[in-house]
Amino acid sequence: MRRKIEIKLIEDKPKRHTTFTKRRQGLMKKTEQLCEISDSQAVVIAFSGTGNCYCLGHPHADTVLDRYFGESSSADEVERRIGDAMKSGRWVDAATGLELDELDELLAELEETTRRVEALAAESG
Amino acid sequence: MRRKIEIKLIEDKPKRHTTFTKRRQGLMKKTEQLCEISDSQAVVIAFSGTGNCYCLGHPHADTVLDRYFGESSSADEVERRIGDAMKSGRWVDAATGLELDELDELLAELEETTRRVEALAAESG
DNA sequence: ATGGCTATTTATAACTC
DNA sequence: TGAGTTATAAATAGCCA
Repeated sequence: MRRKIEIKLIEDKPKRHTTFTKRRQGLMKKTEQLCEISDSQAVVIAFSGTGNCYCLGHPHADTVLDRYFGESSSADEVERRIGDAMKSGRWVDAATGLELDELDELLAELEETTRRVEALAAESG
Repeated sequence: MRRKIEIKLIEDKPKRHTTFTKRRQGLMKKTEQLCEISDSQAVVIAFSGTGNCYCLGHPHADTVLDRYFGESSSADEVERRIGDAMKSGRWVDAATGLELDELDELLAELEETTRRVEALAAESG
């Protein structure tokens, strides 16, 4: 019944999504098992081709992500992250519902902070 | 030779670490396969019990993480992330090598930004 | 779309070097 | 400690309810 398959894009879309669902479930299960069995922490984030987001972390996704960002720090990395975050609209989305002038003010402050970090990184590099 | 095992903490430390290594490799492989076969994006981050960090993403870890944070935005989330980042020493580590007065100045700016975001979040909430 | 059901493939626990 | 080997457990591709 079952055949060996090659790991390459499944052309048939319904089948592709079924496979995504099954394998994603397997991946999440393996992740939990890894953490429980070996006293470790892990997070998995997966976006389906249709844009849905699935996330699992042990003990919590945020715990592992905070630890990751805490450890991978460097001046360049921080500068890049601030820049990317602003470009990606993360701060703008966050400020949804604010008055427009408040939003402008917030963005100006964040831009200034970015410049400041860039300048300091350049001096120290 | 092989026996069925229960998914609970392996008490023997060397054995535990061996299992961590093998299962982590399997998890990374599965993650890549999932992405290639189903047109999806995923990232796995794992910390061993000894504190080592292992990370894999498709197409890149940063790509998936930026997408994740972009989508999960909210005023509270941003406020929480900024606060956590400062507490975790992410900014301080990033600024290693800077003069002390430059560092103080940078931290003051970041603290001010945090307060500003908190204030705006409170007003809009 | 979901949730089983196997026949098979794949991952891996125990072992060895 | 790290890298194979092998027998067995676990995951899953193709089907079907």
